[in-house]
Amino acid sequence: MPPTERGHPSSGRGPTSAFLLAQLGAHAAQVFGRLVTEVDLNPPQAGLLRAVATGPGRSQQEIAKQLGTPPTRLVALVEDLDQRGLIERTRNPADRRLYALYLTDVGQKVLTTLGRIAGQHDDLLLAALDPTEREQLHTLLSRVAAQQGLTPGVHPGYRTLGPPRKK
Amino acid sequence: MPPTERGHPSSGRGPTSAFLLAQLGAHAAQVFGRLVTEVDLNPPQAGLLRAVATGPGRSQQEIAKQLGTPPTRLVALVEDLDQRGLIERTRNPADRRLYALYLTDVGQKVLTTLGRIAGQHDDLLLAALDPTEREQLHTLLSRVAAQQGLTPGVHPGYRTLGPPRKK
DNA sequence: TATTGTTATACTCTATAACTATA
DNA sequence: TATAGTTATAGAGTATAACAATA
Repeated sequence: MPPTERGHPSSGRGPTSAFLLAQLGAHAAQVFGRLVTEVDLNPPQAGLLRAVATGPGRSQQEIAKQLGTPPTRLVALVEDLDQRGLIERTRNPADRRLYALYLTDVGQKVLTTLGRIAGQHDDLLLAALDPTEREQLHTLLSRVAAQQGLTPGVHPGYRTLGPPRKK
Repeated sequence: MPPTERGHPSSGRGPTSAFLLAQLGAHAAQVFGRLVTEVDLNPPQAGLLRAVATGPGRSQQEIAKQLGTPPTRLVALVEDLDQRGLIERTRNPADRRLYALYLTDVGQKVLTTLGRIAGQHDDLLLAALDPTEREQLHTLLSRVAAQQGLTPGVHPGYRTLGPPRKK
């Protein structure tokens, strides 16, 4: 049996953990996209709702910075959530250029539902693991995420990418 | 201290494992996208190269089916890899509608480099974990991926999604 | 008539730049 | 002149439908 060409966990074949993460991550995102249709949101809208909740009263600029996205991208999202009564934007009287974003009562309810959906998401995805193993996995993933400098609760889908890749 | 609203690994706050998977997965994909620029490929091209390698001589239809993508999407990718001398397509003399795709020698070399890059990718992402923990993580992820029915080596980015989501 | 690969077209998503209104 | 939010525009990516060649 010839030596394997790279150091790998199973010291044999199969995908690397990094590939499994990418694969499972895309899968998880797709499943989540299906689940959130229950509250008639898409993933970016759900993320924005959470961002508003984590720091009520902030401006769109501040939220954009937290999410790592160009502020222009928020405009349509904010407007949509506003029209549907999930968030509220009030002009700051001191500086009338700024909006301050808050969750409405309906928005709060939807956020609670999102929490339940997150639990459902977890159960769907981790059906292969028993409680002890789930705990192990959660610990490992948390540590990896922290070391990689990922902002808790913020999906990299918001993060602006580098220069466009070559054709 | 009030009870938490959903069953969660850490039985307290913080993101679910499913969210961590989505977050880390998107991050991993971004990092991979950066790494493969070394061989002047983008992730879909790298995936196609691997797909061709796993079953040489197949038609574009067959590969499209494996990847779960519309065959039209392969046209541009195949053409690009062909023009750059990484793959070769020969008309099947028995049925001249079909192409049979093969890796060239150059393509083989690039594939080998991709293997090295995959190892590098793993090391970058799992810097937080020691060898034992990496092994644990790999085992857990493999089991979850298998239970979720994910095709080994095929990134869901190829998989055709459902109907477009509501605006 | 059915199938392989191709081309044409449309749509979604997102980034950049130009604009307005306030300061 | 600078900043918050908006609008306009352009580009990447991908899906669907129509097409040509071959069977």
